[in-house]
Amino acid sequence: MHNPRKQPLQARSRATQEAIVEAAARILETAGREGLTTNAIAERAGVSIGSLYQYFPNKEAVLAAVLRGKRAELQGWMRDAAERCREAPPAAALRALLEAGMRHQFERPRLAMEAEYAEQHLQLAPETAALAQEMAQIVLETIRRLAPAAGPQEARDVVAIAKGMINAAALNGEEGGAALVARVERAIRGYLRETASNSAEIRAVSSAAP
Amino acid sequence: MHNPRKQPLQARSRATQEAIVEAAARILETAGREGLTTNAIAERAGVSIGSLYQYFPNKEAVLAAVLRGKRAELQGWMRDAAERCREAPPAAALRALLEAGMRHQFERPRLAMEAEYAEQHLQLAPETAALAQEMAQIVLETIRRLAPAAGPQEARDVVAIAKGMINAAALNGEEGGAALVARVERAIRGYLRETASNSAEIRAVSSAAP
DNA sequence: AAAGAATGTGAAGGATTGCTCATATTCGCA
DNA sequence: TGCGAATATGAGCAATCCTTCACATTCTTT
Repeated sequence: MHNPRKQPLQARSRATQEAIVEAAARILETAGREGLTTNAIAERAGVSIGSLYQYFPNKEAVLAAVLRGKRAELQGWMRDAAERCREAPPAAALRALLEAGMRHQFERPRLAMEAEYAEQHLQLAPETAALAQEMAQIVLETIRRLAPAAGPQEARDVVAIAKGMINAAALNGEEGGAALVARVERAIRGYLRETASNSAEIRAVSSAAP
Repeated sequence: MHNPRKQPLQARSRATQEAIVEAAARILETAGREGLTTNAIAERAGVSIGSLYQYFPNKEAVLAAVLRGKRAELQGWMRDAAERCREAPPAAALRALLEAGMRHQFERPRLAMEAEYAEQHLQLAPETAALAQEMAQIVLETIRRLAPAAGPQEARDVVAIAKGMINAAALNGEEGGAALVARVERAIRGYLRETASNSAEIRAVSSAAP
C-alpha cells in the first residue's frame, strides 16, 4: 500500500486551485452533494479532469478544501468581531458575533447547509470540533460580561440557540436582516437572565441544606 | 413517456414492505445517504432486488417512505402530548412537547439527522412544510398560555430554539436526559419573557407617539 | 532555437449503481 | 393433485462515476 509518487499537489498555480474549489462550491449549492462529480467540477472550473487530479488526490480532497475554506471564513469573521468589540459594550459585542454568524449562513445559504452536512461524513471531525471549541470560547468571554455566572455549558447553549434560529430562518427563505438579529438577541438575553436567576436559586437551595 | 403497466405496488405483504423501509433506515443511520444503494437495502431486508421493485417504483420512493415514517412518528407524539396536556399546567404542557421532540431526535440520532437533510432534497417540501406548520400551531397554543402576547413568529422561534439545542446536544454525543430538557425550558421561558417585555416596550413607545 | 521539465489533456479502464425481465418458485383453489 | 395466478429471484444491461496514463502542449533555461 506504499505510495511513493505524487509529491506535487502543492506548488502549481494557486489561481487554478482556487478555481477548482470555487467550482466545487458552486456545484454544491446548485446541485447538492450528489451532483458534485469530478467531471462537473473540472468542466465548471474550465480545467480538464486530468488537471484536477494534479491539484487534488481525489474528489474528497476537493470537498475537504471547500469545507476548510468555509470554516476558515467563519473563524476569521468571528475573531475579527471579537477583537473589534473587546472594549465595546457587551450588547454590541454580542451583536457583532451574531452578525458574523448570520453573514456566514446567509451569504450562500445552500452552500452553508451542504457544508455542515458534509462535514459529518468526512474525517474532519477534529477540525470541526476545534472550531466549535474556539467559537464557544469567544462567545463565553462575551456573555460573561452580560452574565458573570455563565460557564462553558451556557456558551454552547447560546451558540446552539443562535445556530438553530438562524438556520430555521435561512430554511424558511427569510432574509437575514436586523429583525432576525433582534430576535436572536432577545432569545439569548432571555436565556442568560433565566439561567442566572436559576443558578442563584440553586445556590440558595444548596447553601440552605445542612 | 406513457407508462401504463405497474399498478400493484399496493397490496402485497405489508410485513415485507416494512422490512424494506426499516432496512433502508438502518443503512441510512450506519452508512449515510451515499451508502443507501438498492442492493444494500434488498440484502439487508432479506429480499431480492427484484422484489424490492415490486414494492417500490424506485429508490427515491423507499427513502420517501422512511422519511414519511419518521415524520408521522414525530407528528403522533406531538399530538399525543398536546392532547394529553390540554388542561395541565402550561409549564408541564411545554415540557411534554419538548420530550416528544427529544425522543424523536435521541432514539435514533443519526437517522433523524440524515432524514432532516434528505427531506430538503426530495420533493416532500409541501409535506415537510405542513408538519412544520402543525408543530408551530401546537406550540403556539401552548406558549400562549405562558405568554399571551405570543404570535406565530414566536412559535416558530421557540421551535427553532428547541431544535437547535437538541440538535447540538445530539451531535455532541450528550445524552438527552432531564438536564437537557431543563436547559431548553429555561431558554424558552427566557425568550418568552424577554419578548413579552419587548412588545410591551414597543406598545408603550408607539402609543406615546403623536 | 532547442531541449528538457512542468503542466495540461481526454480517451478509456475498472468499478458501481439503479433498474428490468425472463425465469423459477410459491400460493390459492377446485 | 393439479393448474393458473401471484410473487420472488438474480443475472445482466445501460448509464455513471472516479481515476489513470500515454500523449500533447506550454514554459524555462541555456
